[in-house]
Amino acid sequence: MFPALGFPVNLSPSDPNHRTVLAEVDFLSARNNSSPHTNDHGTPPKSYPHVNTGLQLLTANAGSDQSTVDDGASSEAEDKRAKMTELARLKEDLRNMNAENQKLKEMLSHVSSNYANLQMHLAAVLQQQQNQRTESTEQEVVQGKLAEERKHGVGGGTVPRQFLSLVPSEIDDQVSNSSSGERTRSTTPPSNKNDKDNKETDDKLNPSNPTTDPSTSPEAAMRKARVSVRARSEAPMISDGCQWRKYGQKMAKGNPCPRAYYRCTMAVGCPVRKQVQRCAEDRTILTTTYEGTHNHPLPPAAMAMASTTVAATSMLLSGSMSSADGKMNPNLLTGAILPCSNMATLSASAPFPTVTLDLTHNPNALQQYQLRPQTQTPFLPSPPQNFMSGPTTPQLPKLIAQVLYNQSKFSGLQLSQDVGPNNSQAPTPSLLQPSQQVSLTDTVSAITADPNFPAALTAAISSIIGGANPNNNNNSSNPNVINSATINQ
DNA sequence: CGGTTTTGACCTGCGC
DNA sequence: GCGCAGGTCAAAACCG
Repeated sequence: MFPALGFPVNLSPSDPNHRTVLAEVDFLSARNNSSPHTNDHGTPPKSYPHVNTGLQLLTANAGSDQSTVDDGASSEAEDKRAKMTELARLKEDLRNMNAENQKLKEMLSHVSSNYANLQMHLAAVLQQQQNQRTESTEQEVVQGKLAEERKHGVGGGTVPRQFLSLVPSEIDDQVSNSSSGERTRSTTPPSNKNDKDNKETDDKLNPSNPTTDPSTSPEAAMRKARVSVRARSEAPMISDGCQWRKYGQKMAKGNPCPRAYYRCTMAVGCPVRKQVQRCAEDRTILTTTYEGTHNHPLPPAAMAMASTTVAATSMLLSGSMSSADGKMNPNLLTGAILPCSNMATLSASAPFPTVTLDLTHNPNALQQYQLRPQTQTPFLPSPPQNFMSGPTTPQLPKLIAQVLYNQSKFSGLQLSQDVGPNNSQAPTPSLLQPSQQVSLTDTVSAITADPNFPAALTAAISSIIGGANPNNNNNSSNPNVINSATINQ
């Protein structure tokens, strides 16, 4: 049940959406605990007074002694009738609740699938835009050269061979091929050989092609930019909702623990990979590094990391675009390290720009989580599930998005405001109108200004951290890391 | 039997 | 050019 909503929502703990709803509702609860509750539609919640009165009645009845034995048979019959009517009403209410519960479940799954579709669509649009940008740049270069040669009276047939050999359709092909193989992989079965071949072909075709340079190609950056998550876990690998296949293991220099390489196997050709390695200093800390963007719909449980990776890579992209020379600006990025938190850091150190999320400490959040929901929600799994394994993970991108959003504000990165905590969609290079951005900013500010927001946020994130770090309840190295990371704007 | 893991070989980029 | 380290491949082994 969700007291905050005023009506029960019976999602089974095994339901992938169960914990998500718990955290969401908890957040709403925290936001609204001093005011009348509203449901998702902003309408007043339905209450079921009969349920309470009925339960009280039954309870009272169960606890009653034999004092009523002396009453007459007629009053007993009346009592029975009243109870029967009450029972009937209770049953009716129960039916209503079940129906509503069912509707809510359907809504939830609908929203989840919509979210997945939107995410895919966003990725596609972004890629398309980037391709168009690259294409137009190439065409401008070609036209510029031609114009220049005409101006200098160079004969009509002396176009450099490079351009001669590239009719527009070929330029198109080259542009699309050079987009890091992700497009190729998304439409054709995966072949790393082909990937390699494509890359080689591109390089041979045009060695100076900027789109093949990982440092300048946004697509390449999208693939190369990484999100690293540090979390305490005894398990060999954190479960993040995706299916992975191990394709390699290596001993890395300076670390006695081997590094394992995994590839996403949820869809054929998904380019997402991850590396898992234990920290040399503290082997309970597991570092998982994600790279790439999923090219397929994700289950709710896997949404978190996907969104986070997209968010991070998009931000890194934005950072690279915001620099004058179009290259990644290390100063800008390294300067973007959270001014108010040590939870997330941005590193532009070679070879790949990486966002590192350190979830190895935050005992307060965990304690809050363990105290509050367990007393309120009988359905709450206890202890929390493994890190990233539960459907609570959609909370993570919200948190991270907020962190990234804060970073973008401090670093001057062009990060779309839809990364705010109210929207777990991946951020995009700013596509919104200024007015939209302002309103989103207001929304974000309003939400984060809410005094209950830190508690709700810490509860949500700690539900994620909890499973990964069953032993860190008393690890109080940094008690307010999330609060400071997300609230101080 | 199909999917996953293991593991040695190979490829690539980088610094010297 | 060479060596090193990181990353990937792919055949064999393993497993349910």
